[in-house]
Amino acid sequence: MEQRAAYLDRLIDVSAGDTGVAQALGGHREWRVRHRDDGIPALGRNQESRAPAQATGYEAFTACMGPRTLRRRLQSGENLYRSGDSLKSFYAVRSGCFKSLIADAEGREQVSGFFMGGDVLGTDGLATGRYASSAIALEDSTVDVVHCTTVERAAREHPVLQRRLLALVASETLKANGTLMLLGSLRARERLAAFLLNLSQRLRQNGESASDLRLRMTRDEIGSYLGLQIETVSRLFSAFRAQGLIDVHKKDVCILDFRGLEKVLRVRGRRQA
Amino acid sequence: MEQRAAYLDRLIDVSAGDTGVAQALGGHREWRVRHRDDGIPALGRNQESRAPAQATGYEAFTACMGPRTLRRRLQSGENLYRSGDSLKSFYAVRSGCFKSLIADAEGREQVSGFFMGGDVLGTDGLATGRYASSAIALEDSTVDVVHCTTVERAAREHPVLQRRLLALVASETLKANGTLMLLGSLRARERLAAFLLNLSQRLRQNGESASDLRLRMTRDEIGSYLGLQIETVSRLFSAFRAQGLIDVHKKDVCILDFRGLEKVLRVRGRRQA
DNA sequence: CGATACTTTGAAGTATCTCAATCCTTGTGG
DNA sequence: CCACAAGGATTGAGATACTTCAAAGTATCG
Repeated sequence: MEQRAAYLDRLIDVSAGDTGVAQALGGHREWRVRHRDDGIPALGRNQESRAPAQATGYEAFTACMGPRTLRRRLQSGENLYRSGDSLKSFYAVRSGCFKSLIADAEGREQVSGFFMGGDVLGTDGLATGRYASSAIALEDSTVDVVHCTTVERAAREHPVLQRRLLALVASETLKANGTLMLLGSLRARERLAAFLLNLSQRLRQNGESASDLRLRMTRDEIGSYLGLQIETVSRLFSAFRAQGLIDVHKKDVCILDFRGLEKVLRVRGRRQA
Repeated sequence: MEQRAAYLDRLIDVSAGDTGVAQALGGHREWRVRHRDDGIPALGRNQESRAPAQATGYEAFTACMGPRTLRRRLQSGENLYRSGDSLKSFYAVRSGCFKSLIADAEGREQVSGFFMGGDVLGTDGLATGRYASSAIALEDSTVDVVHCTTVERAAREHPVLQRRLLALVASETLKANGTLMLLGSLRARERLAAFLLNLSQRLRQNGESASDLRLRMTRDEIGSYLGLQIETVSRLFSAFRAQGLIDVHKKDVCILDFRGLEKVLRVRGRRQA
């Protein structure tokens, strides 16, 4: 499941004329890129499917990486980092899947996100210099490790990278806000529908099937993420199957009716505002 | 309610030796500062009460501001910016109070946060170049306007500022994650208790009373933020009063029993994990 | 002073949780 | 190969926290 490696072949042309933060950050503008010839093998597909407006800033990291990028393999269940560890590196998920956990003062834990190929982990450590969440592999996984001083240096030297970095960090807020919306104003069935559609979309962006998903997380973890009990999640899976929206066998989910799932989101919102 | 102006008199000494991102970002290190003598009047108290570890990065902005900083006044209900507007500036709240609104594809809106003196608004625009949320004044308010090119330039020239900026943007994620925790694993009474305690703490950091709060937002807005109906919020206020935890008269809340409120958070969490 | 917006309280409904039992899958050791 | 344990998933039945609907109270403002 090696993916997104096409970005390794790219380096943003830092000599591009740049004047305003807003313009450059938008990603709406075409970046002038040049081929990178530093010995990094061109793994993976050469897909251009990822929409620029949706870019997570992954490129900003791969662009910083030297020819001998540190790579780390993790087994399922292994911690990539723990909440409270001091920030040393950022991690670009290369293969596999992670969950991030946050905890409150009383020790309650909650899944705050799932990270798959192309996602970047660790940026929340920038706020205080210590990671605010823990990242745990949900299956055997690989990450590219980028030391934060490397990023720091690259960002300082190349304004464009600085912007990409800021965009990346800010996009974490956006993601969190999306989840916030999920928890704050959707009911259980809407949350699960949104979750499945989101997952499907991200897999498609990674060049995988949008309809046949293999869930890497347990029902419990889905429930924690969606603010629901495990039984509720299970019941909803069954209900969706009964309605012909999906097909489920344990962790294998097949989306049969995209329109129907989207309709779950449209029909009957909790608050009418 | 002019506050936090003490920061205007400070400018981070950019010549300070800086080597690692982690160290500098933490805010745990003492910053070498020098007095700024550029004609900015020293308004407000000279309080040093804000804990360094809690710093939101407000200083990073005030430090970028030139002697003739643009200031903007807003009336209650006025939009500071709207979701979709292209990012032009960041805003440091000087006086007053704001709410931020996010909306999903179906048009459902939700309050995603409240911003008071010392908070910075607009950073979520960094992700795409357009604000992802709307900011609306809850009372007559004043903000310092910092054009993003100004910040960009300052960050590029002064590595320390760059870090502070990154820390600020990342801290938005932390805030959102906190809210996420609230919505995902706390029950209604716990959410309101957490909300009140958080508000109290922030007011204290601004040098205001920690026990006598004047809520700037309506029950509806609190409900939207906490993922609750307005009636539930109202009932909980009444319940807290009946228990002697607080005193409420409309928007005036007096916290009578901090220990009791904190106990609401400790006792009986929803999930035992 | 009436209109409007916000708040409070009650009563009934229901979505979701909680408790409990069963089932399935996988791995382990006899 | 089978028995058994352990972790996860499913399903049912009852409890309840929160919503929804409804009505009335109270500020605020032109």
